[in-house]
Amino acid sequence: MTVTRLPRPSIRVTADLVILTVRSGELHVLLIDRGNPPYLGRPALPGGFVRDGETLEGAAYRELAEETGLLAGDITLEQLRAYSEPGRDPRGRVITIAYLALGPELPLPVAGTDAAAARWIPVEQALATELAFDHEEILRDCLESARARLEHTTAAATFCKEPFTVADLRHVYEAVWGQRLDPSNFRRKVTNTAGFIVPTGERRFPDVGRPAALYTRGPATLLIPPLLRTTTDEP
Amino acid sequence: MTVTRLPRPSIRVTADLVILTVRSGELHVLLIDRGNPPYLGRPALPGGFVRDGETLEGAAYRELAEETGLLAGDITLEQLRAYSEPGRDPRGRVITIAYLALGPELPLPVAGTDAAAARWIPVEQALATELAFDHEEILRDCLESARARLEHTTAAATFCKEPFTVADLRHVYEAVWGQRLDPSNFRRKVTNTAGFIVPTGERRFPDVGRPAALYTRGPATLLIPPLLRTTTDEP
DNA sequence: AAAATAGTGTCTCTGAGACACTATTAA
DNA sequence: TTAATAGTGTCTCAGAGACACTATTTT
Repeated sequence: MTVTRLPRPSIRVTADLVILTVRSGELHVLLIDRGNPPYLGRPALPGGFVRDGETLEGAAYRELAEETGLLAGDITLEQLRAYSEPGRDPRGRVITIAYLALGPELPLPVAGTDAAAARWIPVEQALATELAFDHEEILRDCLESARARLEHTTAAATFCKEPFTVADLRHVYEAVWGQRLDPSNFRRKVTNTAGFIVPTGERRFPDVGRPAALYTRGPATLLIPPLLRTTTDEP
Repeated sequence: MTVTRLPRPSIRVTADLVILTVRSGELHVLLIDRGNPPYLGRPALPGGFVRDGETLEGAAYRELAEETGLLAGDITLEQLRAYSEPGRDPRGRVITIAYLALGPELPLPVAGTDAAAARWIPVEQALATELAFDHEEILRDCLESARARLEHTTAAATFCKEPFTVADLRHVYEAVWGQRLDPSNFRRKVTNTAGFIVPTGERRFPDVGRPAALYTRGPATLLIPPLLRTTTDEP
């Protein structure tokens, strides 16, 4: 037997992005308005087809740069999962792999090739909107993944523009989890976790009130023991 | 503007399976010997191309049935992640989505279409072998995922043929984690976690020693609080 | 009785939650 | 001084690890 040839390829693959940030204490997601059919004009997650010779990660970072101008060094994308329902794209068979990014207050989005408009939308509002394709499901899955990630990793700090205060970091948790945290227990937790945050020695002076110590992200990536939400079940 | 047509599809997609089980106290993975080029005769993970009109999950369960005779009701497959390096398959552009399954002592594997031989291999041995494609990387990722899953879910019980004893369940943790656990603390943990295991009222009589109470899997899927390994970091 | 395995009790230490209290700034 | 925000201290409780001890079976 000689070299086996593959049957003619029949599936297209996209990498779609769920880019989350916290703005004014509220969790936002980057959405575009679709500039082409199908779902012309509908809000959707940014993303696009994987090209020949390109990895999924490569495609995801390329889309990220096109939509936001952010480069791979600025932010980390994490693969979430694949969506493969045969009817999910009316143009034909398309499988999508979703990528999750968590960022600090990001530069204003740049309208990309396929995007009539790219903008930050509060996630609650985005979930109440009719999104293109199955993007609502993708967004929900990524949200839950992001929430879980805060429990076990130091990812919350990537939401903060450096330098940041302990309260800034706490506000991230509160925005992502939609839950108030005890300031004093939160401080104890993050300051006792080696490598989570490192003090700069500087302070930030608010309009009123005691100034707060400033920190930068530390080298730790895992939170051991975890910092758990109180109320959640995920199956 | 009318309906946009997609450029000609250029990517093939496979669903590959990492099926784990515990046999004689050791973690095993199901491998096949490839019956076709490339990598003819090399051990590999079972898997195959996704067909038209089929979801990834559908393809994964179809492959599972072909290799082991197990049906969707018998075992749960969980999507892990996608592998997309352009050069990973010499036949052309192939993206693979890996699925993880945890099962009790499974029926002897059935040699499938593409498989010259399917058999259980201890994972340590499998990792020391030259596997086809990038299957070693996939196997390592799935292993770490399985280990982490035991910490936060009741998945370990799916490794046990019902009914099982507390010691049986502990042996699963010990095999998957490669780590001894204190029998008495382990018992306290699993019996105090509501819905993890439910007593049948029956007992099993070993060749020698006190008989052990028998249990079946309970309705809980999450372990709250988690049952953590002592020594592990995962980035 | 001895060997073997199952199962209980208990001590200690860590860390989370609740929350009272102190500190430092601007107005 | 007051308002506002940052930060500390402390009490209690849940749960993990260590490990001594008891229970029930076969030989």
